[in-house]
Amino acid sequence: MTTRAPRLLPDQLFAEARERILSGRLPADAPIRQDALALELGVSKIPLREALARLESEGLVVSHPNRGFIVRPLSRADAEDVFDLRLRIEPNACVLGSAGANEAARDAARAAFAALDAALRDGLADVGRRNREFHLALVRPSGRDVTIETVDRLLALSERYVRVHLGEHRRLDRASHEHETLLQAWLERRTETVRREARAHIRATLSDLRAQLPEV
Amino acid sequence: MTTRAPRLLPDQLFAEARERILSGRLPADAPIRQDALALELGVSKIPLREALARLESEGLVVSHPNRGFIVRPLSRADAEDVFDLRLRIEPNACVLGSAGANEAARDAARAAFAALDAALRDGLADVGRRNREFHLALVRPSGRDVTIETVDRLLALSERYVRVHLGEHRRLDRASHEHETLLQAWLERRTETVRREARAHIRATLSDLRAQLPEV
DNA sequence: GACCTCAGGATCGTATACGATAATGACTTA
DNA sequence: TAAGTCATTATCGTATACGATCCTGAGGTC
Repeated sequence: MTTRAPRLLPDQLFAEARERILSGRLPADAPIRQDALALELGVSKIPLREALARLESEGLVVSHPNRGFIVRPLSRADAEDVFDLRLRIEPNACVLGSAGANEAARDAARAAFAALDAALRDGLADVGRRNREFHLALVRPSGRDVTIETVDRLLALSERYVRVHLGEHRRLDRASHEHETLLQAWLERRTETVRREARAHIRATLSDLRAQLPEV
Repeated sequence: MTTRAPRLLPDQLFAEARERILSGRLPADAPIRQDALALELGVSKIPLREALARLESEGLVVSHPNRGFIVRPLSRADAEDVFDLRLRIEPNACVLGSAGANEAARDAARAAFAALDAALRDGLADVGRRNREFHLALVRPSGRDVTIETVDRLLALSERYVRVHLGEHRRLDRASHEHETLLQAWLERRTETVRREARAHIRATLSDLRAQLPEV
């Protein structure tokens, strides 16, 4: 490590650990060995622990005193909670984003959709990340920072359930048409359609999830 | 420091720094000197930085690479954002809390109200903290962890505006009757009344705030 | 006189090293 | 044989120390 870009390191580690959790490479309930992970990533524990602290307040890991961090377990109750919150926040946030989007933001939304679509077509591994990027692209132009961060967190939490219980590709293939409809309405600033389609999209995902999780 | 309660230290520091921000002892836009603050608190920088990292993802501080952390500035746009989110989440969360509360939780809610009331009567300094505790006591019995954490964060963010622009005591004195009405309905599980009163309470606070913040 | 350049100082950000705690397995004993 | 106790080991959590970066003010130059 020649020269470390300072203060980007915790952010990088945060992103890396987050992707590992969302992709399942750090499975639920798995303990996180700080020394081993730090060694593997070629850094020390201090910036890693900062990243883990952030992940904890994002709800992706939990910490037990003197027992370290573990990947937050999945539960049906949490899934219902997360999707309920998304339904209360995200449709309106998309509407605000649609209203506030300038041409650059609209291009970004189109690009995010195209990237997600391409990933689905080519069977790439990072469809989940691109799916989050697409949804965030619809919200970002709202300029509402707290809303954006909240949606970001909720998208991350919900993605784990989609991946584990539905399989990203299967679900997102089904969702592709919903995404296209939503994007079109968003680009045309059809307020009520955006709200309705966003709501329907989230509900459809939750419905699929419930069918797969009848137990508990 | 004889023996440090391990892994409680970052949590303590997080709570302490949060209170300092919410109470205004660390004013908005103020840079946070890590060495000085760590020295004053009698700890090193590592646990303090973990606490600051958590505060950043809570939205109370922001970090600039190699320039450290500063207390997040207040803006009218953020205030509107925070209260809009509260309106979308908190009323329903109170309803769920009311439905799920056992006798212990109901006692806790009564106690939190009494503590807030006493603080208002005696002119204590921590009315803000007790106000948050009261509102959280109505939500906690819902058992919805993600919702609880989200409401907790939103309450912290909103309290700064109330304190700075309205003055805690003035606003909370006015709110005392609203709190009592809300608590009664909550205890009696009058679902729609809880929802309506919670919404009205949040709207009233926002309305006061808007009157004080016509500029920008 | 205004702007640029450059030391000096302070602060941040990270790696290394150390003490403390909890999990694991062997051993003893009833 | 099963349960309890103790030592061992691995892991966590924090303090100290060091290098890198950025702000501040003085000096020089156009």
